[in-house]
Amino acid sequence: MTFLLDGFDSDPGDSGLPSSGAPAVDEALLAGLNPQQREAVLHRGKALLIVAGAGSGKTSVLTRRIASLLQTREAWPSQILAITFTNKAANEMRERVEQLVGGAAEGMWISTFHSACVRILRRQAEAMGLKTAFTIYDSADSRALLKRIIKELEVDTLGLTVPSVAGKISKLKNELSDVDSYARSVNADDPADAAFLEVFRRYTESLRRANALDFDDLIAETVHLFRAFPEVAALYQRRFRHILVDEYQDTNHAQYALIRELTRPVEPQHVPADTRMRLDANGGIPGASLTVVGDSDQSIYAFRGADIRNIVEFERDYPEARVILLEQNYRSTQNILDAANSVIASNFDRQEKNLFTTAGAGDKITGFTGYSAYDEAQFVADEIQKLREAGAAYSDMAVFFRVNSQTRALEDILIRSAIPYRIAGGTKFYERAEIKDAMAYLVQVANPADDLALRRIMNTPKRGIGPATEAALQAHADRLGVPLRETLRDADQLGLGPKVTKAIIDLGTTLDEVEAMVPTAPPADVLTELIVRTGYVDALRATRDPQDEVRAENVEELLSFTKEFARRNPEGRLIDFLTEVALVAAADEIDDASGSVTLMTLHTAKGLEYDTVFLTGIEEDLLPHRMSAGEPGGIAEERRLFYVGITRAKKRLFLSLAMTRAQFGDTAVAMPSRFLQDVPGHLIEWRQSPGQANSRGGTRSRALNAPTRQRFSYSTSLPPAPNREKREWTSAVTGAVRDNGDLTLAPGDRIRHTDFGEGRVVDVTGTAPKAVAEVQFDTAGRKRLLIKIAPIEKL
DNA sequence: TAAACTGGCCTTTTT
DNA sequence: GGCCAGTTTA
Repeated sequence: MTFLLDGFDSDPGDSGLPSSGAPAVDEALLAGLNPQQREAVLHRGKALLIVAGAGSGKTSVLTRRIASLLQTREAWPSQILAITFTNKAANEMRERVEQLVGGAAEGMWISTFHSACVRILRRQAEAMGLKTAFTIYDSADSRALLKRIIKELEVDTLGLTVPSVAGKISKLKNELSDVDSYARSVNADDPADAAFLEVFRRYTESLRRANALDFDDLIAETVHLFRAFPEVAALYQRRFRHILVDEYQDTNHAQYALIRELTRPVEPQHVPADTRMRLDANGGIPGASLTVVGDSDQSIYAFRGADIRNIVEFERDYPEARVILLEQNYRSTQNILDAANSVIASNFDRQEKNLFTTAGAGDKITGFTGYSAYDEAQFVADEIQKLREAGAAYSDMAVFFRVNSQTRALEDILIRSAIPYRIAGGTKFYERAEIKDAMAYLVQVANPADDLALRRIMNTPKRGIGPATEAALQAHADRLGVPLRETLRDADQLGLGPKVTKAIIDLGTTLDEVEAMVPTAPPADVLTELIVRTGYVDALRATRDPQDEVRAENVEELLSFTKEFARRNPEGRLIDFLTEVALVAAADEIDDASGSVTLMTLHTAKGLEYDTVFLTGIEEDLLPHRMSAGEPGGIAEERRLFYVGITRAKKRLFLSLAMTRAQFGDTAVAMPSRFLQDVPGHLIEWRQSPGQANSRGGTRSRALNAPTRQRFSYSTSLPPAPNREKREWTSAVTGAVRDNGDLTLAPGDRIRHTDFGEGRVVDVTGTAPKAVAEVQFDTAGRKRLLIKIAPIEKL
């Protein structure tokens, strides 16, 4: 095992690791820091916990801390491991450190938990009985495999559904359980438990045979690797002398254990004789220094195993830990912070913390209640447009929501209003069927053992290899105990029809020949070869379905991604491309220079900031979400989610809700979120409060924050039939669109709009089909409309 | 074997 | 209201 490291197994400078006193750090690195931040940069010792409130400059502190270690030569770059929550955050941190120290940061590991573990596992794959080109299964892949297994075992009758089993397996792996340890704890008499155990066992075996790991395995298997092979662990323990973990409140048990393993002292028997590193009294190497940054008020991932105790109990785990609290906020106005403080204060059992700023009160928070989700979306669109006209950039605005399904109404209205937007995550590019198909081809040639990938592409494009044929091949594979892929060559021995046999042999030959390219060819060439030889894109183009043309273009876009990957990564091989794709997160896709408004879930918003934030759907059953109500701590976590959303805003915050919301096709009455009561009334200016929305501009204005719990009782007076209400609400926006063909408008034209009534065109910009009309409506105000699809007619 | 059709079920959040 | 799975029909 060789590492390309500078100074591996040596201390770079004279200053020993756990030193006391402040290091001689260049003052320029500390410029502009407050005393707490300064201490967080300068403290030296075994363990440091930085409790960083939202917007308290923790990224700045982390980057300067790393820079200071490098600058004083306390550490080589290669001795630093920094863990961030997203790849995007990792890249930004790397850039900022390089700026601070002047480009000498080569060899630093700054990455997510998952990326770091993949790196380790690919190097150490053999020890784990894996091949280095193992496939990483995303959640959809895991679910597809589980579905197959559950069907095979016919255990769906026992209440084992794919999502429930997937969730349970994920939870077990995050607790570092495996099949054997779970088998010991399970009640074998319970048929459902026994069935689950069998599914878990088969799932694990299938992954192993396919030379594949799922997301949770990436962490858990690395921990198992370190525990099973202390000499391997020692390699990394010796290497990483400074470990920094961001968003520590969202680490789960497996991630906690990983950090625990990495910071253990190196046992004397694993210390090389010729080491130049400082040894402890026993002849071992002391454990690495650990810095964690977190804020328990921003813990929002309990559902995926994040354990808030990891941060609460940090001081117990690391008794000599120093704790530094960062409370000064450099992001938001005081009004926004007051709202945030007040919201989070309703969570009991938390460490008291109060954000403050010197930035001044700023604007009040704006509240709005729409009659429907479309109405709410129209409010958002109108405000975005107003801000835009006042000089704000679209890219400085973001719209948050609790669940992805909320995007529908928002998108409809934003499109109709000609406002450019992007959705972070959403229906992800890589989740599209055609992209998964193309990726499955790549995966298959990188990792021929991956049966799941092969099954996906076996009959895509259509080659006449149906389920019966697949079953015959599978049976043959099972008899021989080989991957499905190896049976393709034997197709002529299986007594299948001549046409099918030829199709199978051809596919096998293509895959074999392209596989031979993989070690030397860049990923773009591999993909091109596969597309051309299998005729996948041609087949898409040949169908009558107009959607397929878009799909063909998507595959071509994937091809251009592989080319772009090659530019960034001249030496990158197929497996590196596949790894990168497998580990992209929603937040990684956000392009700050896109000139668009960004739409995302509250979860994706963590760690980001925008001048203007729209928090939509602040309703009961949505925030807090209905599903969270039954879970212990569920409401508290939802409140933290609200808190995270509020604290993303720098200058302007909008809180909006709707009185009715569509679900499963019909409309249900929505009630204002209980969390709105936590926002002091004087901080919000309601453009239309829930009470006003009910009385349709009447005199009865119910202050939302009146000091009674009955304040939302208006909703009980709503008639049960939503359709009738809708007609009464004359100003309710429907979100309707229509195709106006090549309708042209000119200033001065009068039009009628389905939602806004009559108005006069004051301006037209752009050219068809993207022409936009600026319309002054008689009663609904001024709006921008995308002429081609707006529900309008010329009068 | 593939396309067309029908009925059931859903919706948390994500690396 | 839309997606998916299973069934029917060519």
